[in-house]
Amino acid sequence: MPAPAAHRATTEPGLGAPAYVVLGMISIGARTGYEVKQMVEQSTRFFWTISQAQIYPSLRHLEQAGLITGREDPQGRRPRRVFEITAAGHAELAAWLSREDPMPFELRDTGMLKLFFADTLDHDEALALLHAVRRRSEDRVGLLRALEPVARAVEEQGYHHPLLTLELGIAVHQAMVDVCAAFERRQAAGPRT
Amino acid sequence: MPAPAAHRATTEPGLGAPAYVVLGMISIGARTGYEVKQMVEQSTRFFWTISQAQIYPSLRHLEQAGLITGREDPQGRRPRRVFEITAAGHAELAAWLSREDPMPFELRDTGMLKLFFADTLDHDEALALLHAVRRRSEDRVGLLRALEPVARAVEEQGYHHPLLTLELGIAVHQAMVDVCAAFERRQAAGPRT
DNA sequence: TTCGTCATGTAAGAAGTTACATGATTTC
DNA sequence: GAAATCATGTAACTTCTTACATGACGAA
Repeated sequence: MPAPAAHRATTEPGLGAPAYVVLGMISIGARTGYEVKQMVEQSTRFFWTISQAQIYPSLRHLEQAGLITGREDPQGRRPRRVFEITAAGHAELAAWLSREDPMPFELRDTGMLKLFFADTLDHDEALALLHAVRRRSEDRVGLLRALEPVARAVEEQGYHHPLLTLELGIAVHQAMVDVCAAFERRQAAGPRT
Repeated sequence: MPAPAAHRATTEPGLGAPAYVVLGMISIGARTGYEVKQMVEQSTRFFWTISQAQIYPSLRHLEQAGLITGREDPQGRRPRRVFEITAAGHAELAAWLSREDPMPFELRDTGMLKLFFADTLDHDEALALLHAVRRRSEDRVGLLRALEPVARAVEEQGYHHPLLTLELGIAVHQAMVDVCAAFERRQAAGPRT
């Protein structure tokens, strides 16, 4: 066991959230970096993205920390590393999930940003923008609803929370649709003041 | 006028969204970099943050582009630059607001991320996490509701859209509260399956 | 005279993305 | 035999934040 490096204290306080995404995906069955990326694209992408370039370094880091174990498992002549979560990995994931820390909610929405400044536009242009923002959320609701069957199938397997996060996404965008629609009616009705 | 640089074509297609935040804030009355930052903290912060370090370089850039004009206006011996939007600036802002481009909606939510993996937890721990996420959105709803009087006052001044974006934020978090509460009831009732 | 606010500025670094590079295997 | 998918890797870059630095002014 290596001697503890006292000066490293500040870099130690747990992994970053991206590493927990990778750890979590391995814990629910992703075996390769490629599969981690695929699962992210199908699920957490709507509230947490990571790029492929982050995944492979992250896997190495998690393995060095003893939270996952990898072994070579080439398919024919194509190289491949398959990973499994370790007991320490499960413990670390559970600790993170149960830890009562801030859980930042970060939103960066160009649509809302544009709407905020829409009073500088003509009435018609502002209405068009509002309509575009509503449509965007409607499209997103449609996209997410299309994923519901998959999430329900996953639920049958005993994983209930992916469906919950999907419903959260749907509800969030539906709420935006509703507020936009109400405001559109008001604006279309009374262009004055 | 400088000779056009052909190789710069890729860096030219409009300002980034952060620059439009600054331009927009100037257009609705912010006069100094300091005031831009303050207004962002009171309003767009919930769907678009920028740090102070971005603002001053951005102001210089907008001025060079002729979208705002600045003049020295020291208060006593304290240096200060006050800015105003130009006709070109108004045109550029309006063009951006009306431009039909993608309007990315980016969400990065640690709460939803944790929930996604909550099936790896015990029933009680998962419930506690769910409860924590609900509380977080309830707090956010409370915080945003406290801003409503300000937004209503602003509306009296003829700026209707800041209130709209505030209502959007409230609705989004209220939707999350509702979905969490419904799921909590289901989970608390039937711990089985 | 001390604290909070007004006001500007930047250097250093963290974090994350894009884009490229490589090549095997499977499917059409 | 072409195209899509599987699979890994990384260099370069952009973007943004943190933290520091400076100092005047106003109120207590």
